[in-house]
Amino acid sequence: MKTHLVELLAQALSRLHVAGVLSSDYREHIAIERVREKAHGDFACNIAMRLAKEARRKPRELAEQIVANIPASNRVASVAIAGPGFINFTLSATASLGVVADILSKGRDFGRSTLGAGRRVQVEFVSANPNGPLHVGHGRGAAYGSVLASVLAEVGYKVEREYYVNDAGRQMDILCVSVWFRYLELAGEHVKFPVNGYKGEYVRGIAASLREKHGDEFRRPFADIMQGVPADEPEGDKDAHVDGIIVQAKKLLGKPAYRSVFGAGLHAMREDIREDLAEFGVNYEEWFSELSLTESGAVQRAIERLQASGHMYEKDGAQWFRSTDFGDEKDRVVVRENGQGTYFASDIAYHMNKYERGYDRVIDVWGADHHGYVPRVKAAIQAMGYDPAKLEVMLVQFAILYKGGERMQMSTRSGEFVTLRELRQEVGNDAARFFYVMRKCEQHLDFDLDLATSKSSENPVYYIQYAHARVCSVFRELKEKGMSHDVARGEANLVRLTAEHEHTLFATLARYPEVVEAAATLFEPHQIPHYLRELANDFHTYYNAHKFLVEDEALRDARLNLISATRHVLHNGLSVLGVSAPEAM
RNA sequence: GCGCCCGUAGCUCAUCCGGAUAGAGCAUCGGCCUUCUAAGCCGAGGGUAGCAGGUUCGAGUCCUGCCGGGCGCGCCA
Repeated sequence: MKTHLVELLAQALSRLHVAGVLSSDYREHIAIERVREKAHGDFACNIAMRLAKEARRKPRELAEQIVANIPASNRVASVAIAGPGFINFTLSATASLGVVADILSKGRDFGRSTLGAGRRVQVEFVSANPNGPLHVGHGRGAAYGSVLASVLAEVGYKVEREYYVNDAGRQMDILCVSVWFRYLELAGEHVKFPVNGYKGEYVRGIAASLREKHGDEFRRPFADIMQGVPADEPEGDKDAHVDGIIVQAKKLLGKPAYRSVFGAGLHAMREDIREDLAEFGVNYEEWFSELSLTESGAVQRAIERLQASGHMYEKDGAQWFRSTDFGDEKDRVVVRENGQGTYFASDIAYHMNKYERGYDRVIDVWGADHHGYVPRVKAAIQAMGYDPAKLEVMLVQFAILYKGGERMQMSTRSGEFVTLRELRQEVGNDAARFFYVMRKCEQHLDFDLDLATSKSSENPVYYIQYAHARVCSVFRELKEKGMSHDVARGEANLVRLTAEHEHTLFATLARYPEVVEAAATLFEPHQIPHYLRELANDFHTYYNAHKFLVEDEALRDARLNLISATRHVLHNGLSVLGVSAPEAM
């Protein structure tokens, strides 16, 4: 509809251009927006005010000239000039009623479009280190990323979801020795657990199954392990201490055994995360291993490409990438003094890999604490000769948990976090997803556990689900009363739906495709829940004001068409959010 | 100190890449079930959009400064 109005205005402007009133046709300046106030019609355009100065006319005067040149259309009932120079359009009955037939024939496809034109887009999200269960902070990234991916798929992109598994690096070694120490405890060793180790209960679980499977195979005397290991806090340094333990573990266990313990930790955590997310309705096409980048030589290749680009140099025995050449605030180490690649080196290789896979767009969803990382990654991409604009990094702000009015601290290390799993069990998947996605990603999210876990009716998701269930209930009642729904007769009688509530519902239904499109283009999934709330509100209001199952068959069928269309849109929207649409509540 | 994000009703948030009288939910107060599910509806109160400038026909939205909150500034990941 919007494009149709743009077309009409474009023709008017073009005529004024020919007539010499305007120096150009200004086609690309035409913006159509939905009108907030019903008295102003359905759509509005501000073009007259924007071009007033250029045309040296008063806005309203120019608006009159534009309106006089708009060609007739059977979809427009009237065009009016209002306020400082808005051009307001009111749709004809056929145009505004047409949406219902459109929805009923398209069903689940209503709201889908070909905007993305089958272009390939990758969405990488969550990608939390597999050294502990996902907590509520990760849940937000999971919900945001998966709904963003769905929304992009709705508008015709070919979407691939990916989880980057950080299965290399020091944090994983720390998980490994944490598991090992818990294992040693079970084996009867008297160990002093490192301050810097992972203290969560899940570590004990992994250790238990490790011992079940391998018996005492990995047992070593605790005194031997501590040989030459620097003291832990409070006397010593906790980082040096745990690093010392890692060295000892590799030495005393030997490479194959170390890999077994390491692998047990990694595998258990990765599968736990995969299962957790799957239960949350979040699934991936690809779980991409960081370690594989080293093993395949991709890291080496990426470094060579940077060297060939002339943006690498050596300093203090390390290899540096001159990211400042591309606007970063300081240069970054890629290869450490000890010859080991940094995390950044892997990430360069990873993004090189993404570009090599030939996506048209690449979206990274990161926690906001990684924002300082964006310039260096973009710099590396540019240095390798790729277009950095293809990569869009969405930063998701923290979710702050409140319980009893107090802020809760989250720390994987201390093991005192609230897990995503716990949250899901408390509030349910539907409410959790909905709650997370309701806020735009750059907004801090206050997650009040008391509110979310108390009376479930306080959750906005039920309001929308209830609207869906209510429509279903009406149709059950229809059957109960031995009546039937003649869709064709309903279609023929839509003109009888002249009530205020019905007009509102028609207009809101027609907006759905625009909302999906906006959510996809702006990467703002939160627009969907807000829209659905509005739609549910329009429906509930209508429900309370009018009876649907009336004696007048023609009117009844028309109303059933309208609420059936409403049900479809509620269902489509909830489906995009990954929230269920129950038929009864 | 520098950089990024945020500041809108008592609380939690919207406001469609500058538009018309800034809207919802929760909370508070008052109404509506003999009628398709009251997990609902109707109504009321509640606002200097952090503060001060600037750009514009028009600013919650864009720019500058200040104030307040969060996050970051490793040869950690």
